[in-house]
Amino acid sequence: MKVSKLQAAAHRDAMLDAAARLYLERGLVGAGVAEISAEAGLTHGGFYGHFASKQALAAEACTRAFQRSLQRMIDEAGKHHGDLLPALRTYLSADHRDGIGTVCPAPALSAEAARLAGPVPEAFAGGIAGLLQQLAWKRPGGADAGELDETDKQRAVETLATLVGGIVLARATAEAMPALSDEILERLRARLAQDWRPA
Amino acid sequence: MKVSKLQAAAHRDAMLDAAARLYLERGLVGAGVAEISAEAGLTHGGFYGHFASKQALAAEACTRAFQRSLQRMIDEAGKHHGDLLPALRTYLSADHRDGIGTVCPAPALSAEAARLAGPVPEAFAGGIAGLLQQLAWKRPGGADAGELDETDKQRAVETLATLVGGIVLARATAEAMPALSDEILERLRARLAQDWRPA
DNA sequence: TGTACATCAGTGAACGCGCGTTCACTGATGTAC
DNA sequence: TGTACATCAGTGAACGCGCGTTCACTGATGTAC
Repeated sequence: MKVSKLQAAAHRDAMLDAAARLYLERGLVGAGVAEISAEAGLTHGGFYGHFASKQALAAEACTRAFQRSLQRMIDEAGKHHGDLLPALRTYLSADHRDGIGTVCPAPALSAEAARLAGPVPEAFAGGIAGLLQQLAWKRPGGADAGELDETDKQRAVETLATLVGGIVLARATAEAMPALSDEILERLRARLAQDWRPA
Repeated sequence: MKVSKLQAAAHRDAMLDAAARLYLERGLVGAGVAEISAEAGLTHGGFYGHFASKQALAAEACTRAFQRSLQRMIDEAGKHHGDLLPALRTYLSADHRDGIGTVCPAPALSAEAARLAGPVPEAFAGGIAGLLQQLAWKRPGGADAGELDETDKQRAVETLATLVGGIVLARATAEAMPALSDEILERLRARLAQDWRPA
């Protein structure tokens, strides 16, 4: 049956939320259109009224997930006088590894996205560029860069690689070697604490 | 038709090689049993005479791919008086990002493996632990550690996270933002050159 | 060494299943009068 | 404001397809004599 335009927009939004959650949990291939629709409280038949294809949904859902992950970092830095380090420690926490709370698409879905063509890898390139921008504008100690210099850009890339590589490695070892998984996170938190120590 | 035991062993080996290559290219879900069998010059019907399941094949193929990636590092270090840095630079090269030459399973398949249970994540934990061991035993300048100290272990974890995170990020941005992808690799090579500079 | 035959590696058709996508239909919405 | 009706968001069955896995069969291997 038809539904008000406001309701329809809410349905579309619920699909995006469900998609973001399920994709991050199970991968882009692992979560299907029917399951995502059901999670949003709908049947799969109406799907193509909202999205052109599964890939179009995936791209939008990933963009949203990147924005949330980025926003979470900004918010957490805001709570610490602009200091980014606490947010970086949260990123490299056991909770983030275990999928509790806001989860970043970069370590979870980048490898899968890189094998696709079209809107999904576009969304990932944009999301990663956005994260790098945000990291670059923050300086150790809580100050914002007035203008980006080489050091800011270099530190941003090093930090993001450590974050993403760290979560990837910690997740891959979490079940079979939990002590190693914890050790990886702890050592990388220590490294970032050093890299982000005020001069 | 039946085939000699030697031939059968060669077929099994060819299946593992084909599986390793196709999994690294297309992901564990993206490469099917029939396609892998065909790539090895066989039909898919005989598959379960060699492997208990697709996951069993995947676990063995990933273990093999980890060993090859590790061996490649050892070989390249051997060509430079034990210095690991050239091998690390190769790992963070455009060729490795683009899948040319020996490809490491860690950045390509870890996220997918982490969502599974059973032999595949076991293989990944073992593969990652092996890489960390190898990195820890090497010291900047080409010397081997007689006994591992904290610094060796810390540097190993930092380095592997940078390698894996770097390839993941470079691949995710390669199509849509090739300049950024190259910049990521270049900056991380510079970082590792610093971390592995002889004291 | 030669022969007869049990073994078993590999073949190809078939299975059940879940996927992304399509479509005829339903009935509440929202507009034209 | 009230009514008649065109619109269209959502439903659920159906589609073609590829997947992992199974199985009856084939015929070369390799062993027992």
